[in-house]
Amino acid sequence: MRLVIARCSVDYAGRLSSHLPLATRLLVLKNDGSILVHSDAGSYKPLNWMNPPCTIVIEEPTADAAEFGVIEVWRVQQKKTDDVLLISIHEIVAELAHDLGDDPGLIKDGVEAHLQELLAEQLHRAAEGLTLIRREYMTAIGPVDILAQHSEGGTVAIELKRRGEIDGVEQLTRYLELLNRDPLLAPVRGIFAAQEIKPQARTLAEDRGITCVVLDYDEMRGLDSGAPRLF
Amino acid sequence: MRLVIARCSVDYAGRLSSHLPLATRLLVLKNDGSILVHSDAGSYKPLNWMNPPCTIVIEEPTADAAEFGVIEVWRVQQKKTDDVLLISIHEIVAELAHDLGDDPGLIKDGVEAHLQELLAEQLHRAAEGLTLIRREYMTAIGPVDILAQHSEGGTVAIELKRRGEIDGVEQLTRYLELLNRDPLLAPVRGIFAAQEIKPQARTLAEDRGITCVVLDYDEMRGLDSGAPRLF
DNA sequence: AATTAGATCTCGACT
DNA sequence: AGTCGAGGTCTAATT
Repeated sequence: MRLVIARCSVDYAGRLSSHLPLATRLLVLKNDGSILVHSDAGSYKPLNWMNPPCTIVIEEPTADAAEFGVIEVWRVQQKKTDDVLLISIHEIVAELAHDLGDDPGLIKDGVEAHLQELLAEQLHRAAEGLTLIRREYMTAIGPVDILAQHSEGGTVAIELKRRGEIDGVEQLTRYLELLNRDPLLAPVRGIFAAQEIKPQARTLAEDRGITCVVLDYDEMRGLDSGAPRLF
Repeated sequence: MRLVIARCSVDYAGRLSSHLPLATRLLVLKNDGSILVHSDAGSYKPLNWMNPPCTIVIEEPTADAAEFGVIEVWRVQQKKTDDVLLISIHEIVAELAHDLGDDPGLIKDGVEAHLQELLAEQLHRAAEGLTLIRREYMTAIGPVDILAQHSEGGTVAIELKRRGEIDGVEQLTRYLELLNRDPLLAPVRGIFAAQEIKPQARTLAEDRGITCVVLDYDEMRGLDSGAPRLF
């Protein structure tokens, strides 16, 4: 990895065109050839970047550019597409290089898969009288998150999202249409469960007779783990 | 901005929990207090990070941690939520600090808004015989990208995406249902236009009688640019 | 401030 | 290799 702090302007041409006026920025050159252009504020997204695989070629500036103070042009070319990033270096302020080696990678915990697992164990949070048939119940158009038997007859299909938006309701609607053609399952009711449900999604769901349920992840996890976690 | 290359392990607790085992990584400390943890590969997304506003406190390691070789613990605390990032420093390998100053920011060109503008001027690319009624035609459930009059009677609603996927077809379907109830507009045909249309989206669209059109952005921009036209 | 739709989305899983 | 769904999504525009 090579870190360069430089006064530069940047132009990108590819799926869109963009331009960064002259300013002092951090350039991160990773070992796989990729490059990031960061400013001193804003969050983790760079101002500009190039994804691997790509190649960096250092060019002489044109006469015009040299008159504007450009001392080098870095041409970063994507290998698969014709995306290109041109970095016009006016001054290199500081530099630091070091080989980091491979990274063992991130270990995650606590996303939708976990929520699904918890809800399958705590079906009363979706509705009373449910018994699990199975999670990820396969259909021709994809898996239904949770399918359950209702004690008063019929089946319930649950679509689970962390954040419930309109496309989740559309998805559940498609499943319900399909499942209701199966005489072994029909009638199939729908439940749309999420940690947060957007108003538009709720309106559409209820308009179609789908029940909306807001889930409290901490509460569900609390019942599950017994002990509070350190980290 | 402060750049630190360090052997460290990282723990995050917030909307999820995650852990990064001990390895050498780049730590970027921005002026607004935010921090990024990068490895030497992968694209622009950091392995871990904290968004501003947040505060960094340097703590002494616990006795246990010190035995594992931790010399410092950086506690990065989000100010608004209770997200927290703990960086256990084992060794600082290299360091570089520099004040970058404000960034003038990115200038973009060529995203969906521009594509919509171009298509409104070049409706023949969607179908023959169309006259623009208006862009962003408001309905109760949101704006239709382009509404046009057909010379042989009836109306055409165009949904425009950079990448055409299923939810775009669903969106257009909802608009068509609604618009077709308006006797002044009916019959309303749908056109799904995008720079790229996914096979599933195409299948669903055509199944519903919606025409799919793939747009060539460069070609459309070329006609628009002021260069002399052939016809 | 809250909400919504787009993103050079990125990233992982699965076919 | 392509597709699909989720994201600590992020981000900008609009209400």
